[in-house]
Amino acid sequence: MSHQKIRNMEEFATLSGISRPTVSKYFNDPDSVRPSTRDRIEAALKEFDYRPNIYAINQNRRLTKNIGIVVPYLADPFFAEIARVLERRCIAAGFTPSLFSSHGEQGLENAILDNLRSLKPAGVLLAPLGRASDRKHIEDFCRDVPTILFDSNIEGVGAAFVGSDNFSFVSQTVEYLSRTGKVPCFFEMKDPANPNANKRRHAYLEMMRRLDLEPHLVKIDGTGWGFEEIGRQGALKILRDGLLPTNTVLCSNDRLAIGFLSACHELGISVGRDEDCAIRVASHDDHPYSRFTCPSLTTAAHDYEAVADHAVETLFQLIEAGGKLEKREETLFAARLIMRGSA
Amino acid sequence: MSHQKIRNMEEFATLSGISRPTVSKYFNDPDSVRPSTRDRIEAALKEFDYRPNIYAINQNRRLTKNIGIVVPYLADPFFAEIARVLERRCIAAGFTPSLFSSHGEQGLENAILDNLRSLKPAGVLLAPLGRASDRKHIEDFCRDVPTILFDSNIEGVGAAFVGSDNFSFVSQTVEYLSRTGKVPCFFEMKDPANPNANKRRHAYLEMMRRLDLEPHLVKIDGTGWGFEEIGRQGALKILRDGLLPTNTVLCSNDRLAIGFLSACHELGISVGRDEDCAIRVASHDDHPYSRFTCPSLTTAAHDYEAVADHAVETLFQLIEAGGKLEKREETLFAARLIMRGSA
DNA sequence: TACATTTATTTACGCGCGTTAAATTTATAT
DNA sequence: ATATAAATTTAACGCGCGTAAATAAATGTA
Repeated sequence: MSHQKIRNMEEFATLSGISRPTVSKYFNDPDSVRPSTRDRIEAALKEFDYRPNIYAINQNRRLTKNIGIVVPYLADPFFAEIARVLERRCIAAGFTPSLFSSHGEQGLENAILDNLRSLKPAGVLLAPLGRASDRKHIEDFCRDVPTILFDSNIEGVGAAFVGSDNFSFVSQTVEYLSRTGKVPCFFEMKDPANPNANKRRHAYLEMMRRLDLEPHLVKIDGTGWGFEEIGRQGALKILRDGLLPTNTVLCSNDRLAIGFLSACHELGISVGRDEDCAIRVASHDDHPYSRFTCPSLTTAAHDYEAVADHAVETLFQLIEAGGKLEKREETLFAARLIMRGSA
Repeated sequence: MSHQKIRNMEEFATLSGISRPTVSKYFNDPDSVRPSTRDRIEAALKEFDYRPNIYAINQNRRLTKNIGIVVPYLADPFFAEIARVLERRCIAAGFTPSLFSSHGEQGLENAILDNLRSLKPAGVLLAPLGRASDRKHIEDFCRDVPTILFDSNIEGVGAAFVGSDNFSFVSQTVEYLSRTGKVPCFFEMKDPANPNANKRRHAYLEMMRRLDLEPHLVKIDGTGWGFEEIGRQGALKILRDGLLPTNTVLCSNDRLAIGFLSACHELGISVGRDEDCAIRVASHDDHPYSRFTCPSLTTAAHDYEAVADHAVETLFQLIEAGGKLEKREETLFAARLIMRGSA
């Protein structure tokens, strides 16, 4: 490879013996030029190592090939995992994804959306903070930029929503727990940031009603995104004070459950489905670490792939449709019960 | 706020009553214009909601205000956390960070660096895959783009390296373990991807030599970045076959330890520092989840903040120096021993 | 061979902003 | 009030590429 530095497309075009507009056309879509010219360009590409200036491209294109991906908290492996899958899909479709984390802060979420505006993305996949979100700010953003919401819904905002069916999660765990042992109580934060938490509580109450069982909500204090610590502190308090209404605990999500298990161990309380265990603990999400807790966590798993696939597919439709869909659809995917040692 | 759409800086300049070059100067550095004009611009800014086109800016600036941050595996909360801190520092300094994860794949790492090139970043903070990295590719990249390596070193590559002092980690854990109980064996992957793993093994051997104790290396199979599962499988095998040379296990890193603890629980082996426990387990990194394992994990903690601060500081120096530093310095930060329940 | 069709070239303009040099205005000091 | 320094304005060019229109060349078809 000749290590001659090439300044611009003009120069590269000259060196490859093709006119600049044709070269430009090639970079837009290699299949739009005749195979013989394509070969000549690609031969030159091998020799001279030139890449078009991405800023000049995006300045002139009315629509960029950028896609923004925003998650509320990237340090949570759940979001890291789903972001990973989303990135892959976008790249495979010829887009350039940019990943952002709101780190649980409304100010940052707003700032990210502001920045995203100037990136002129073809579309955005947004998992909002939820209750902590600045609804108006997000609405404004969605008006200007084609956006699909995922994971956590904000009614009426964005062109579509793709997420998990919280009722499916809770109905399976409740059904399983009440069939195989004592009635489950529902362990959750008093003031959950994520709207899914509310849906799960309602689902729990509804399921208990259907099964004609008495519901017990165990609400703990805490704010922010340090769910494990919140769960641990809450569990310590509840367990020490003997306030647990039954011996079966259904946590709103796995991160709380991880904290709960930690508290149980600290207090010497045995957890598991065996006869000699004091408590059963189950949960929802199938967090990447839930198989490594002690005991491993019985939980209801998201269909990561399905959610990611459908979110990306919907975004592509939205982009092709020019930024508007006929109807705002909400697509929910069912959970899969995963039985492990904890319940 | 008037919702008049503004096309470009020319238009905004007219509306604010200031000339375009002065407005341009303002956006480059608000302090470079007289306070009175600054006020007028900011007043107009409030009224008209204009933001300069980021692509046009970056096309014309010889150097952008972008900073690339690349980590090997974002689904690992350790990297998610350090990336978060790095992002913050960059934003505070007026830069625009872009975060990328190599997802443990050489191909992706190379592709990210290629893309980063066209982003024309002022600088890059790169935590390479390590042994899985394409050394030549990274060398080429570092020749063209001011780059600081962190977390895992590649000798001679990049303008500087900032990381943790592996000897400090291991010396503290080995000293503590051997002082308070039986001799520790060293539990690690046979073929570790991360060069820190090798440094830790050497540190273990050296420490054992100094203390005049017999070293025991326990090497397990496995490849990739699913360390918890690798640790679990390895531990199951070792424990079932009774191949553990002592009752004290020092894991190379926390993720392996999480797997080890999971295996112990599965086999009904009690872990902890108490007399009646069968095994003690300690480790290195202070992974965000290590306080929630059962029992909580005794470990040596990174000084996240110090590493992040120094990496960013060094990068800024590098950028100001025009991309070259006099000497390639390697800065290592000491660990802090955190005693918890497991050892 | 003649014609129609597809593809490439030439020429030229525009995108939004950085930047510079000279002219002009404004602020500060004497 | 005057000299000097500092900031702003005016005018103009360039960055690297998208894109459009007119023209030329290559390819396909009968």
